[in-house]
Amino acid sequence: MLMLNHMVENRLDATFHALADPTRRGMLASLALGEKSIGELAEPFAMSFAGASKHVKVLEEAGLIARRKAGRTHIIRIEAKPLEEAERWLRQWEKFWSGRLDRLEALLEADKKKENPHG
Amino acid sequence: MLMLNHMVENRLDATFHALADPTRRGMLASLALGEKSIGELAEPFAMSFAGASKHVKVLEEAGLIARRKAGRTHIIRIEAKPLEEAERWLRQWEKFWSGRLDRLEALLEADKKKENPHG
DNA sequence: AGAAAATTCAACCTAATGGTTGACAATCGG
DNA sequence: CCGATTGTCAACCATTAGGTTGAATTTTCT
Repeated sequence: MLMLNHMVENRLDATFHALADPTRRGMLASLALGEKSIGELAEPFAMSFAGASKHVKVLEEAGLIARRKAGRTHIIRIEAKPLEEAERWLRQWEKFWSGRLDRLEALLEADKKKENPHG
Repeated sequence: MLMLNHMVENRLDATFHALADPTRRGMLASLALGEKSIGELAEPFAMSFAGASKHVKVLEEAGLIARRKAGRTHIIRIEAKPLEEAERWLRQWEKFWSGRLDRLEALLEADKKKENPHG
């Protein structure tokens, strides 16, 4: 099947996808300490420059980092708004892991925030 | 030299990967209303049984659902502990999206994670 | 000007994803 | 027993993911 319409239309898709890779989570952790160049981000991972560059691009397309050019180096900073969105989505399930499984409450919550796959 | 923790945090990998797909998030939303069979999970997505079965398997391997057999039907229920873990991971970044970008606080947070013997 | 550095880009590889169909295994209802 | 229902499995297909290398680009240094 041609999956032509598989583009990332959903910010949650992009955010969760970006977070599903330990290298990228590690880069975010590194960026928590301050801005970093691509090379500095690559260094702890024994990975080529180009490889790190791809990971940074994934984070960038998810809106999780922002890039500024200073001479020949690209300086990356964290941009955590999409994380907030993801965290809000996850917090929706608190009643389940806390054991407070009120079905009616779940129903209302799900209706309010349902992602309709048919548009 | 920044030797960040690159250990395999497979649980977060699996959880975030499972959540990165809108069909699977939709299935979780559906399961919030109560237990469902594979067929009932597949139905809103205009997708083959086998396709839905694969998505359920991804959720299962991430520990996000549990399965019980009742005759020929498999009954799926939500199992949200991994979501809690992911939510805790995300909560770590609150200071960033809330604008309270205290670098020292970020550093301490990061140090805590890598169990620095120098405290 | 010319060399080195930081980064991207293009091409390539392999494995994983998301989907299908068709065959098979149970199980339920006549 | 027979046929329909429920689901898995295996094979296949196209696209994406994650990685590499090597060439190209931009900027800095001497």
